[in-house]
Amino acid sequence: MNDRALLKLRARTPISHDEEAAIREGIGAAFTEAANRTTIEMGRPLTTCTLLIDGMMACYKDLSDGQRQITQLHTPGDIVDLHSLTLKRLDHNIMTLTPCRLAPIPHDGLTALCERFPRLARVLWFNSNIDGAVHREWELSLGRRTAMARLAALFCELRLRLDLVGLCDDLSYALPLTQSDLATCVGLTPIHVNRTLMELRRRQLVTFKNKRVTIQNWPALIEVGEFDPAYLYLEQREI
Amino acid sequence: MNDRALLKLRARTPISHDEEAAIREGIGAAFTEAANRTTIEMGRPLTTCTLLIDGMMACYKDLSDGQRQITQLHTPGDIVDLHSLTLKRLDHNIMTLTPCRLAPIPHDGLTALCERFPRLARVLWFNSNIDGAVHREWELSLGRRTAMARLAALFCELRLRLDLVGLCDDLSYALPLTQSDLATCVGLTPIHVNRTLMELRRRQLVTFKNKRVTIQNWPALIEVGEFDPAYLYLEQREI
DNA sequence: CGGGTGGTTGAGCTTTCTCAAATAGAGTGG
DNA sequence: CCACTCTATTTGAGAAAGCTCAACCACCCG
Repeated sequence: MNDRALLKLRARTPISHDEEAAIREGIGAAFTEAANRTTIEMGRPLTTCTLLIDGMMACYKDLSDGQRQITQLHTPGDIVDLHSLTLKRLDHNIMTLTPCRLAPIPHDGLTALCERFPRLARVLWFNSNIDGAVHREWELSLGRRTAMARLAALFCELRLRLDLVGLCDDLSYALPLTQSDLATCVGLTPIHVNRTLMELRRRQLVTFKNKRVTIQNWPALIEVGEFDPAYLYLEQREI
Repeated sequence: MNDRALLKLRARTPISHDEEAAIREGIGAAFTEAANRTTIEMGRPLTTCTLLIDGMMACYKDLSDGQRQITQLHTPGDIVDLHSLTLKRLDHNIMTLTPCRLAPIPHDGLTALCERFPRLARVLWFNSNIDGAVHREWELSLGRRTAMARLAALFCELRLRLDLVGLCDDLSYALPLTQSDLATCVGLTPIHVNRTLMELRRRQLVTFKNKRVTIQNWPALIEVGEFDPAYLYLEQREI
């Protein structure tokens, strides 16, 4: 359930049982959302955050001619709009890419939690700063990496992030997206993504087939994507 | 001095005199840094944040072939590495683009400040979330906007951000960067930036000459860049 | 006056895009 | 189990945005 959120927090920083209990208390009843639904709209005032329990979501912005850029992918255990706690309204949309299981976390409770456990406030702030780090890495991809490197780096990132919440089976993980979804992430055309995926397959680096990514040559994939996991801050730490 | 930082904070949210005094207390002695110096290196453990008092700085990441992407521009009044408070080491470098006046803000004092004034903690968190919003807008630029639109959007953003701290004279502001610096921001070649700037000039939208941006047609510039200031969260608010 | 940086120009080339269509698969109703 | 749809993937060919390389020019500053 929402255990993935705890898994994700604990991967980086210890969480006491009191803190865990307080967090759980703040989470509302889970509900289901169909795929391809924009559940959180840009600009709308928010009074709750949303925890993604299961499924995949994306933050995105559109241009007037319909072009779309996904700015961030969310995996289970993410509070997809944690920043709404301070921003109150978002500068982007958030949609489900697959059927999703979600749970609300009211702002009130979260704010109270932060005052009662200042350490948890730092943990949450830390987590939204990691989102920032991922944004920066994506800026590097979008601005400077080749199509090939963008996809390689994305597959590397997702492997580590999914592994964090127990959703990666060594070198293979479920990725329930279409090639078009990937294109929207990496700032390319679906057609070009298709050709690049074929090339990655041909070079025996990764396969993306039947909604599943299988990494065939991890060191080579890292090399092609110039992937450095430091930006994911995966190591255990005090805070 | 560091009054620009207060200006910036107060533009979005009220700050009491007690809070202001506490903030000022935490700021160390200002010092000077030459242009084009990487003052904060990726990965190095940090125990202070850095306030940019005067000048311009940039966060950037490099690829192995020397290609560079600036992920964020910093203007006076920004705490350029506020996220280091929780991250402890950064996932990117930070350099001066011009000669800069800087001041350290030790982490210890800042953490104490946040516990003493939980409201200030939220204000700071809010500000790092705005950095995230700017990252998202840049991802949209890098992923989907044309060269022309990228530059137009950047000039719009900088106008509003500089205006916030009193560094914009109506439709004109100092921007002490080279065309190459701009190229590093928008993910293009200096040569292509040069040609695009010429086109913006020809169309009488903006001029960038002698390190100064002069906007000649604000509505048209907004239109070309598809600029929507919402992501800068410029309105006054409670927090 | 000379050297250095930053801006401008030209020509040819690459990566990626566009448009159009064919193929493959998954799910549905009969 | 088959025909039918719908979506997702694959293929091809031509076009365009932006890149590379190589100069050249215009300052600015000592």
